[in-house]
Amino acid sequence: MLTLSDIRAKRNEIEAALAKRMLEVGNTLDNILELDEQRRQTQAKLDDTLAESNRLSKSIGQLFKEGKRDEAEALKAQTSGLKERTQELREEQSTLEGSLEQLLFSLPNAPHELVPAGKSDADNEEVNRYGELPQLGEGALPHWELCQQYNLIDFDLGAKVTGAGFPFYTGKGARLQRALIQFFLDEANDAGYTEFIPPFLVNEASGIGTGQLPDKEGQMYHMPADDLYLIPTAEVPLTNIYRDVILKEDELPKKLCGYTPCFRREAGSYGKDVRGLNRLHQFDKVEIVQVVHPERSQAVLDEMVAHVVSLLKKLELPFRTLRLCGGDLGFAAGITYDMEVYSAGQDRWLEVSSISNFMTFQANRLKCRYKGKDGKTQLVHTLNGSALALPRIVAAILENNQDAEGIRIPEVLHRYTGFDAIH
RNA sequence: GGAGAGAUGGCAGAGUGGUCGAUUGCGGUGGUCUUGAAAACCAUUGAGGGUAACACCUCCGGGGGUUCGAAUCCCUCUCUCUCCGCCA
Repeated sequence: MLTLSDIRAKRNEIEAALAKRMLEVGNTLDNILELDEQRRQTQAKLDDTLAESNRLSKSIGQLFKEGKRDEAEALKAQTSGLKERTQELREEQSTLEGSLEQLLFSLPNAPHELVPAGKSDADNEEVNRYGELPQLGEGALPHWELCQQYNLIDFDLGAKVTGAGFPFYTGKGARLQRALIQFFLDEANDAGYTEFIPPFLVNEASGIGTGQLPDKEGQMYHMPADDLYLIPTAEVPLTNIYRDVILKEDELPKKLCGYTPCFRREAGSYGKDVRGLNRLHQFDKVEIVQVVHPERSQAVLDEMVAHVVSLLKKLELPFRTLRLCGGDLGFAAGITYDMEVYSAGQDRWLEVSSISNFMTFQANRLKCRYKGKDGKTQLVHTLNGSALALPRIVAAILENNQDAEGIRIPEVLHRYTGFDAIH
């Protein structure tokens, strides 16, 4: 969430930045400032009352020590009323803090200056494009038909055993999946990211830390018996490693990566968007995460984009890079680049990676800070990106590399798959 | 699942009702000494709120209670460890 100190110091800039999300937050900001003012006044009154009762208590203790019981009893009488007043002020304070927190939780991150204004994906800015769009011959198929034809992925079986959106990968389909995971992890390791295998279930505090809760409650699978959530991305467990942590400045940056399955309820999705591998309830992804010095975060964002670009090039997939407009930006993100690959069998661009700089938004919730050389603690910046999400990569590989003979596997994967084509 | 023990500052570990935000050791930082380093010695070293700066307030796993006063007593939750059971 946005920090109170930023809202106090830069109210107008924040209002203008959030306007790029097509949000009108002037009133909310004023309410926050008003509540904050009240909070501080109440706190001051409470502090005075507590100071008074601390003083009396100390005197009473001293008198008892000196054996002056009568004087002590007399002082005790003076403390009556202080307790009630403390209680009242505490309640008032916690009400104010509750309202304040609710308002702060309701505000998404303020978009970075590079982010264009806009209300939907139609307003996203294409910043880069790479590769030739493949020209497929007659009879080219979408991946879900290729999956069936070559026995790679069984969607019906998944629907039978679990439900729609939970496919079975079989034979070379499963092998290809494992090869891609291995390839992505090796690449991330080469780029200096430390590999983790995190838990796939997280608690509520972690969901709040990275911003999935309370805003997107319905998007995660919840296990009520244990009050745990299935992770929608490795970002949640990986970033929460640094919840309530104060790092030394020279420990930055922290670079981590991890492969996990990801679980998403995807309530409200429908139609051709969810066909085949396009949108699943369970899918595999390798995620990269960085925790960095605030001054470095934009450079690191570029570095992470470059990493993903190199993966797509090695996989020989045509892609484009989009800078998301305000309206398409995720709740916690300050700036996001989406990478889309072209999938020829469907003639569609498919999002395979989303790389974001959250600036202090997550750090503020996580209470992740670093201690500078000057001894001051400041919030870090956090970033993450998919590197990469598997299903749509698989879709594009299958569709783009098909011909009458079968499906060609990109060369870089051969050492992982053990085969160079699917017939 | 059953029984027991525990949770204190970066770590270790004191503290069982009254200047305790907390003894001490290690670690960190700065300094003295040294050609340099080590050792030794000295000083310093938690977080948050609040203030122009002080003052002041809060925090000893979370929440609640008793008391003039709680790290210390009571209730409750969470987590950790040990033993038993079950089990990949």
